[in-house]
Amino acid sequence: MKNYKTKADLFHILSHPVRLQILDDLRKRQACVCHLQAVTGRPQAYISQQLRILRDAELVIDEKDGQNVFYRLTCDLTRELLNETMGQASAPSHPEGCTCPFCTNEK
Amino acid sequence: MKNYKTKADLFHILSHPVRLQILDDLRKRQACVCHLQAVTGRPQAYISQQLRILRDAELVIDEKDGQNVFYRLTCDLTRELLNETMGQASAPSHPEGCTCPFCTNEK
DNA sequence: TTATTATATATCAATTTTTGCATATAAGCG
DNA sequence: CGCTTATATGCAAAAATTGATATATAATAA
Repeated sequence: MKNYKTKADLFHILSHPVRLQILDDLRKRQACVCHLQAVTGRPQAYISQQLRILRDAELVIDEKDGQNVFYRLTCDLTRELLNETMGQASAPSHPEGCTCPFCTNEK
Repeated sequence: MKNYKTKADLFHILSHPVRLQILDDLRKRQACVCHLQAVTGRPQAYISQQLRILRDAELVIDEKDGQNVFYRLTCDLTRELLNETMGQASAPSHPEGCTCPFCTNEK
């Protein structure tokens, strides 16, 4: 059945620890790549690749602002699935080593 | 983070069309292997393989009854995730070619 | 202004690991 | 024995991961 394939594809996107961590962070607030890099402790290229997958699946949307690119969640379904499995979102994070506007201004 | 891995693993189990179809059917009512075989149109060995994965992940539980083995959903989380993504469950199915008690008695 | 350097992000290529699915076979029950 | 279910094995296809490199914007020096 075609429908199961579509749903399975969605779950497949979610079936990855780092993507899940990225989405978990994004549901708190939009974030740039370097922020997500600091949050996850993964190399930049790796994050960009995961973001591409999320972007292609239309789970996130990107917006350029100066030299940063900010990502945020696209739809509510993702948010609800995260709530269902991981509970409510916590407060925005300020990881060590992130130089994004949010992290520098709020510290 | 260990936690994301655990959640990702759950999503991973769900990220497969046939497993999803099996779970979708099981949320209507418990079912034996031959029933799921008829519902999905897949060979028996294949269904057994997928059921094993679902069993190992503790998403379903099996109970032997004569020469049949009936499977049902273990937990509510699965049910809720299915509701979230695919809507409410429909009425139990009676696929062509299934000779299980439910299908023969109710037809 | 132009040239240069730094920073942020994206893409490409190569390799290893995992998955999907079929076939064959075994085991348990009536 | 016949029927239902489970397991083992093999292999092609797909995905994960890593490293190298490309692009774009901003900052700074000449």
